[in-house]
Amino acid sequence: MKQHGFPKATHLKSKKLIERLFKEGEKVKGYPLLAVYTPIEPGASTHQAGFSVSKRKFKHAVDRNLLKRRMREAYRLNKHLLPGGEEPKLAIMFIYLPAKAADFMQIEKGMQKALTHLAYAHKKENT
RNA sequence: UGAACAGGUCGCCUUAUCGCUCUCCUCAACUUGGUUGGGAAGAGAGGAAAGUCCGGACAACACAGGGCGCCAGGCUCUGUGAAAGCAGAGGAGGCCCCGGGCAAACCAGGGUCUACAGAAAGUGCCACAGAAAAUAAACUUCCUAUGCCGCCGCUAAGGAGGUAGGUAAACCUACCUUCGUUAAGGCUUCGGCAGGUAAAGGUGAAAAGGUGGGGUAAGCGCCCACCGUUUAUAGCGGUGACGUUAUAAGCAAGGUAAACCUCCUGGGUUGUAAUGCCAUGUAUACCGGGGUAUGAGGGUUGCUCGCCCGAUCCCGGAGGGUAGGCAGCGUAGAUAAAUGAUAAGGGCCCGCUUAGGCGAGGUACAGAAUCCGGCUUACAGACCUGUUUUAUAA
Repeated sequence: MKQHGFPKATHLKSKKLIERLFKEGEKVKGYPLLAVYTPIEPGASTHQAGFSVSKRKFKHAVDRNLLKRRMREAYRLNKHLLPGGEEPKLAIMFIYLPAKAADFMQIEKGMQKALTHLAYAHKKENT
């Protein structure tokens, strides 16, 4: 398996799961991002990730697409920070917070921070 | 060569690394079809993909009929197109410039613009300024013919003409001539009231035709001439919009229909969140209330009448379940939505600079969501064509 791949199966797509995520998910901050996560029901084979940018803060579709692409790229290159192994897999939604577009460096930094925090919190919960 | 305007075309590129979506081929694992993973090849945002404003394709539901509503279009001819629309040539009108004219809602020429049916069916609105913003009326000014009152005078007052002066005119003053009138009544001056007038009021985008003359107490298209203009009828020219001439009746109906509206023409309704299929789960159960073959309820284009079907239906409480996939859907094609990220280099533009060069400089507007054809709007920069114009060089 490719180390940095991001195939379709690891996209967060189920409407039901997303609804549940926003309802009971835990929050971890890594400015300029906010990660909301929750364990998936047992049986899932991978983590699932989704990305969101507010339509109110960015009016044009072009800007939203750019930020989502940058977030996705940052997740793809840094997802090895997440816990692997046998623990239950996670559904994570990354939300872009500020009203101004950030460059890739800032977003990657925030992503690393969020993933590290997330892994630590997740480990603690399980032990 | 520069600038402005109009029309058209294009609207960043290369390499490396790591990735994404689809098609197809291949290998491996599990295997009934197939699923998962690795690898190779190919394809992968726009001129506007946008706004969702029109027209169609496609789909579903309809398709006895009447009425109301809703939407779109609105000068003529020709070409093009499935239509919407677009293009060319014209007609009419608005605005601007220049000339003619004392002037005008005047005439001739040029440029430019027009969602260009109707403002003479009705309603609404028209800031500021202005007396007044549209039926008119009031105010200021003008008049005192007509009616009334008061006052003055009759040695008249006053009107008309002449002369002189201020001052050329208007106007005023003085003088001369002439007209004019005498008390139960008459005349006249001044003032007031009633009355007449919309002509004058310079503001405004717009003020109810213009000029000259007659007429009038003063005025008014009240009357006349010329000019302009509206409607109707007829003739002539033009495929036509329309133009032009004559006659008759007029001189108002200022703007706004991209306010409602009226007229004409066209349009079944709803839009891919349509719609069809598969899978999954179900409760025609329970409690309370109500309606019902004297027709509940449903269907019928947005509403209504009408028409058709027709025995269960509606409201509240408590509770149960689904919300997944495929087709629709495309040699881009998803469904929390691919077409990217990073690094290096190069174009182009900008700024600085001695030529070389330098720079944390700029590189727009903006991302498919069923598909086509239009319209509108946004846009750094580059190129081409045409017109106008200025300067420089040869």
